[in-house]
Amino acid sequence: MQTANAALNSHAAPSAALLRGTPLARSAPEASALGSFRRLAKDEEVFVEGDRAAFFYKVQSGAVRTFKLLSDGRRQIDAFHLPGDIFGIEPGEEHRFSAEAVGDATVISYRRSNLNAETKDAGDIPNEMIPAVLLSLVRAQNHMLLLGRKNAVEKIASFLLDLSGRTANTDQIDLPMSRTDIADHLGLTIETVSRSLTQLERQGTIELPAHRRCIVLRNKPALERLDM
Amino acid sequence: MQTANAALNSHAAPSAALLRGTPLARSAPEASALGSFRRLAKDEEVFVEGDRAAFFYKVQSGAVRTFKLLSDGRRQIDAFHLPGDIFGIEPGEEHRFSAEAVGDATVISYRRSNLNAETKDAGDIPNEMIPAVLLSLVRAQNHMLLLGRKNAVEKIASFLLDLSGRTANTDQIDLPMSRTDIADHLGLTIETVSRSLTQLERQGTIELPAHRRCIVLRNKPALERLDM
DNA sequence: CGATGTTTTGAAAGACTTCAAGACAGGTGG
DNA sequence: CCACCTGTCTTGAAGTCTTTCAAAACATCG
Repeated sequence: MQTANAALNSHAAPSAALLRGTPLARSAPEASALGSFRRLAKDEEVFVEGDRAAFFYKVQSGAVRTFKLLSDGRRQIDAFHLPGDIFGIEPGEEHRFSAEAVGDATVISYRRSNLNAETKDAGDIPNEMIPAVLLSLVRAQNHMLLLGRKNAVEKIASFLLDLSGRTANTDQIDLPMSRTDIADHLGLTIETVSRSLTQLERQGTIELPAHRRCIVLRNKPALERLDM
Repeated sequence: MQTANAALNSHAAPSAALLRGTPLARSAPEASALGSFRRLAKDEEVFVEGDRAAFFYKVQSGAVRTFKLLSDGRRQIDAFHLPGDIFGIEPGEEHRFSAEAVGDATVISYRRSNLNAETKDAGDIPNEMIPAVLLSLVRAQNHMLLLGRKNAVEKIASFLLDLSGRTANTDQIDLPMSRTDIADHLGLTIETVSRSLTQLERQGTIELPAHRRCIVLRNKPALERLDM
């Protein structure tokens, strides 16, 4: 079970500017000064549910998925973390998720205990990390609505819009993750993801080029109507 | 749209002890010193999505539901808040949920701006409120697994165990909420909730007395096996 | 004891999943 | 440069679970 953290050799405190900005602003990747790099191969573990939460992380390149498993292997990916995103902050001593690289990725790890002790509060979460926690919460709350009350096509539409807003300036999305990952994020099966994408393509809302990891948004208003 | 907040006349700062304790500890209801009371009738609104988040709240008696709606009326109840629970804390200026009393209830409202200014951090969330935010996050994350990957009976089992852990010392649960509320919390329909309860009763895992708002847990280990 | 709102149950329909096969892209080696 | 291999993605058909529509049962309360 213990794996990932052993590979870390971080000993520096993170920059105070780590999480500056508006509550929901993502700090830019280049703003991360101190902390140790870690290069991850596709599907490599960063930490496993139950590990001691000695570090938290910021994605520098690639993408990371955090997820929980049921005993029979069913998986729920609570979030994909893109460059600039922070993940692995825990209220308690242990990680309550597992984290893996979606594709090849690099992350910066920060030793939790190295943060200024006096900035710590009752929750044992330093002030600088609170915006990241709040962002997680907002996303989790929106995602509950998606998981509980949207149908397959609506889930896909919301997902594409979210990803588009977080990554692309254009209407072209380069998916870092597989259909299986998308399915486990949206509470669907891989086949339903595929069929929903096909359906959106047939009605001209999106375009699915030959390269399967790419999706072009052809009719954003139509997607937005599905997202309300 | 604007409604609830107008009825408030709070002007006192909340106790510093408002949120003392371990990160996930719920502060006891009686620990809430300052802040103004508000008595709520069944289904009465506390605030509506989009309202200015001038206050946050602590439940003193009864229960409160917070929820989001899709444009066609589909509802996702993200959480039920029981005595001692805090709700309505927002990262931004607006409430991102609506809140209503499940049955008759009383809450204490705290004016957000009255908190010590110097304790505020980048996220505009005072330190004292962080444990409540963290608790919300943990619950939201667990709930995503439930919504995305559990079947109806498993959802009900998890829900009953959660409620049992939060309210009862006995194996008897007095539900504050209707089947409709449960359905909208678990991403099911009222009929499926009812059928799942019946199924659990038939296999002897729970008991459903004539008083429909009461459920007796007859076989907690069986429920826990469904919850893994 | 009847009126009302809630909950349960039944039957049919629908959405999504499962199982299975086929299509395709990208990489490897000839 | 092409054939083949491999992993991923798509599509089809059948099955399952949940929803929808409808009605009956039940508790609560005046």
